[in-house]
Amino acid sequence: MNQFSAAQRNRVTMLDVARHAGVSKASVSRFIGEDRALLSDAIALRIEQAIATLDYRPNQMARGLKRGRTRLIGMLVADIRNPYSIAVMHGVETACRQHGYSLVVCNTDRDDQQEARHLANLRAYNIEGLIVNTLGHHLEQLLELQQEMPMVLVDRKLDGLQADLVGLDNPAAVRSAIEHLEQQGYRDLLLVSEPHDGTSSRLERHASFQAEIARRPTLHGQWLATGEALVAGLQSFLAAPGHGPKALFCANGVAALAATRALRELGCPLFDDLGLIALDDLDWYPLVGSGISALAQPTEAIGASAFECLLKRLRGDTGPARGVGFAAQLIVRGSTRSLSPPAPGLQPR
Amino acid sequence: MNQFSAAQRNRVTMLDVARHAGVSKASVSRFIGEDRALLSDAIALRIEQAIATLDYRPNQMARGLKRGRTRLIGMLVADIRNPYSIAVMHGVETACRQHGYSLVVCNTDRDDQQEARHLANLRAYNIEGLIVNTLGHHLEQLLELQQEMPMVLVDRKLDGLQADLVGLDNPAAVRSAIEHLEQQGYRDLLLVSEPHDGTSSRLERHASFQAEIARRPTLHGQWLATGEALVAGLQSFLAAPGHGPKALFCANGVAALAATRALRELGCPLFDDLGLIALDDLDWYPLVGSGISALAQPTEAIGASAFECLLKRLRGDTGPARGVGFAAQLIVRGSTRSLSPPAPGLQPR
DNA sequence: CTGTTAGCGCGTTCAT
DNA sequence: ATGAACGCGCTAACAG
Repeated sequence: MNQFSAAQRNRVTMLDVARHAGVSKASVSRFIGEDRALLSDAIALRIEQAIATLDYRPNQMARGLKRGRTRLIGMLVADIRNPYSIAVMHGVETACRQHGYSLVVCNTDRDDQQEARHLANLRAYNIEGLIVNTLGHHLEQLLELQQEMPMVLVDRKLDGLQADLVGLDNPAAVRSAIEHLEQQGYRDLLLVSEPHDGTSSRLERHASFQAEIARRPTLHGQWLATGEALVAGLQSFLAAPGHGPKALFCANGVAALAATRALRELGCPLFDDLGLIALDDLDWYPLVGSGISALAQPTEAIGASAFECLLKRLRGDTGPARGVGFAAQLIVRGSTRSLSPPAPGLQPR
Repeated sequence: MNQFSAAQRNRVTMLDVARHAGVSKASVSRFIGEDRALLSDAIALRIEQAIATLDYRPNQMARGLKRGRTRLIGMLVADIRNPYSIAVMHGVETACRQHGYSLVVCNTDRDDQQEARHLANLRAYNIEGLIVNTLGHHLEQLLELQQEMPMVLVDRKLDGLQADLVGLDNPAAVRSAIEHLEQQGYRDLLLVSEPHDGTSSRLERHASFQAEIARRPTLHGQWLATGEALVAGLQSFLAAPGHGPKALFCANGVAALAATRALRELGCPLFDDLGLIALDDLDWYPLVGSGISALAQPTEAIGASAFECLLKRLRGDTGPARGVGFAAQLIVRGSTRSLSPPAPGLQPR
């Protein structure tokens, strides 16, 4: 082998500490664990010193093996390059750390095979709970896993899987977007989103969009998916006579990127008379054209909430599956002020 | 406890498989491991079937405990919300998976305390190797860890830590940026970067910038850090008489974001006569003004290369520390074409 | 309060 | 080619 396998074996173990302190392994174990109260001060002190001088670190693998508790949480992410996923993951990780858990993140790259392999792996590592933010094909595997550990879904619910769900309150978010567009004077709206692919949040946003349009007689609405046909679709939307001032509603950050790209390709000025509002607030929104208005998701809170759901379940809560829907925050920039004359002396940011 | 602790104990174990197949645990172990060749076909088949019908999954914790090999790689990341880190991490993860390893990512949020806690944790989980992309305070901890496992640095080297380094060839990248700016007719350059904070890559880029300027009599160069003074600094740079056409060189994506923001605040048109080129290529660069020219880093390759370095060491390579420097790819957009008249019929993208 | 004992699930000598 | 027995590092019974 190499120089490291030796080092691996030379690591200081509980027995070393016990011998150094002149006590039994059990006492050291009690000191490490929750039972520290059951130790005499004298022994506790000796153990503490032994640990310090030897720089002892309990082996989590061994602890996990014995107790069935690994202090490991798994997270399945569909696309780690999506800023939303990153932000949520950051929230989860922070919460994990605060409660002594570590997070193992598995990126599936939207690939079903990788999802399967990751699920198998996570099980092999005895994680205690799972946070899922994927399309969740492989339902059987997920259901099996759910027998063994609590599970919470983020952003997207999965058919046939009854579990806690944490995400945005999509109907409310869409309503405030439409409301804002209507107030700003836009009448002809186009929803741009990624192909639904059975993603519940995308479907919900689409349905809510249609419902809001139906409820408001002054508004008209259409739908367009990102992909090959996006540029052409946008072009015909822009060219059509229409029912009044036009605006896009991008259902998430990826759609916003694609739509803005397409608008530039078409030579459409950003945003002189076309309005645009996007779900998710990315750091570059202020920089494009006169700035892109956004509905920001409280991603940090969503992540933290997902972990807390898990923690409750780990602590024994067996109540029915819950759902947590967070509110989005409206951030107005230039892209939805094209119809109102700019306030004097104020630069759009 | 709850409903899950029972499930935890009911998981099918190697003994279950052995009994079901009518063989000993040892044979099952051989089947699982590399020694499958030493088994008779008959027994191998029975074991295979038993594993399939029972849906047996070896417990990685126990394997790790016994063999000292956990198949776990750790990665320490300074800021998980930095797109560069994400991209590299994605490359690392892909490479890990291809070789049967799993990746545990630890985000330090640029916080030294968190770095320390993460390092302790990673050790406790018996990871086999570590990829480091932080400022690496806590040098002693890192040095100790290096006794136990191989380590490879990404993007930034650490004083006093001798380890493989994978990253960009900074001098070459800076040279091609300066060269490009010079060719396009810019003469008065401003380097914008985050405060150095001892980050080797930032220092290298700064030094290379100064060297390139010194080497070219037609060029003049200054330096500005992001932060409070950025807007004011930019303003005076723009207002000064100068030595010819002006351009910014942003040393990474974060600096590009900050600089562009500041330019907007100053009401500077993007990019009518001011040039700009940025290291890192972010997906929104094409959308800002006439598009931001970039030097793209091969992040996927950097990540993969980092893992492969680790793997070599794990396989026993004890050669001296190596360094791998990748080349950046120049991507020209509108922000460095402000001085050349646009080709007729071509839209800047 | 403390030490002894017996496993957790697995890999690895030894025998055979 | 296969099985029995031991131990990885630790926790949880049980004694005392």
